Amino acid sequence: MDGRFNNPFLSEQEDPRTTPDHNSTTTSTTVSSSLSSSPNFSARNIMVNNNDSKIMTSTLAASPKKSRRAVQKRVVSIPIGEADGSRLKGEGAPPSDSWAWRKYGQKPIKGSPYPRGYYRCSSSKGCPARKQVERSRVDPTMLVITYACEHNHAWPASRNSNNTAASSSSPNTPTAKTTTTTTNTIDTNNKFQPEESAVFTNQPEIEPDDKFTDLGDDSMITTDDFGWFSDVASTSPTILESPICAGSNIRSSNLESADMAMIFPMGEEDESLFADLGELPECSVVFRRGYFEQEEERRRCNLRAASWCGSTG
DNA sequence: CGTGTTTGACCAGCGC
DNA sequence: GCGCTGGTCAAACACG
Repeated sequence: MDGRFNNPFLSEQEDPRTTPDHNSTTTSTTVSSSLSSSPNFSARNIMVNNNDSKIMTSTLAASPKKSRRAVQKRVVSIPIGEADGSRLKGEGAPPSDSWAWRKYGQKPIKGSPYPRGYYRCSSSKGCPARKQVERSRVDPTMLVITYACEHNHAWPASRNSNNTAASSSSPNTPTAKTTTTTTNTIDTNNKFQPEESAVFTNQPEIEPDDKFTDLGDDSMITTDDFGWFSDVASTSPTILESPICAGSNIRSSNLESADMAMIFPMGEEDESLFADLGELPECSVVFRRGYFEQEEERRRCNLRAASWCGSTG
């Protein structure tokens, strides 16, 4: 499948086993900004090409008991902003979300040179929300975040975003300390959530049975249809950064993207995550093969972004 | 002291 | 039926 290089960031919600990234089959529907106007996009596999990062929703409908694979998953590919060198946290900080995630496991994945981190929502004890974070095997510069299950609680405003969500949503104010997912998730939520949501709002009603059939959790089956998007949206800072890094998808919103980058000087989390997820140079080499060009471009963009940030603050 | 991360072990599902 | 791999749990450790 040569398409892999066409859609290097594609994320297969399916098991790596089933769909070895080697094939990188893009079974998902790529939806660009036009998504909002796309009346017919696959509800099963929603891939929002947010400039660079892809947010893909997939529903592996199956018996809830059948398999874990059958669990609905939302796969999000996010560029990591190769501008490393600053593994600030270097810890196991997952990409900033509006939620507080607690890592409960990490495992090397067959076929993937990078380990996969398992995170669980720590904002609420009973929250079934989970997410798996791993570096894309196709493109090490991309982070593949797989969201599973929805949060059954309101935003943990304080946890990560000191300013943000706090102001926007009723803070549950978890007594927990604000450590883990730190950061500038900030305006992200305020700014993009609605935006992104809007995008989906425009989407035709997704057949419930098609998408949330096996969810089992009523919590997910509700207006929260895209509640998961909040997660995604929260990660948007990174996503937003993507265009800048990718440059390839930058269209007319070049400035906008750049602007976003300024607003969200992210990348840190990603990088920290990076640190969290070990990396095997081996694969890097292999993967980069096809990406060399893009990478260069990204780097250039990174520099640009850096300049932007630098000039502004 | 509380929370989060790390790591190894165990369990379950899937493919052969 | 067996083996493999992914996913989760639990204990220990580290940090704030």
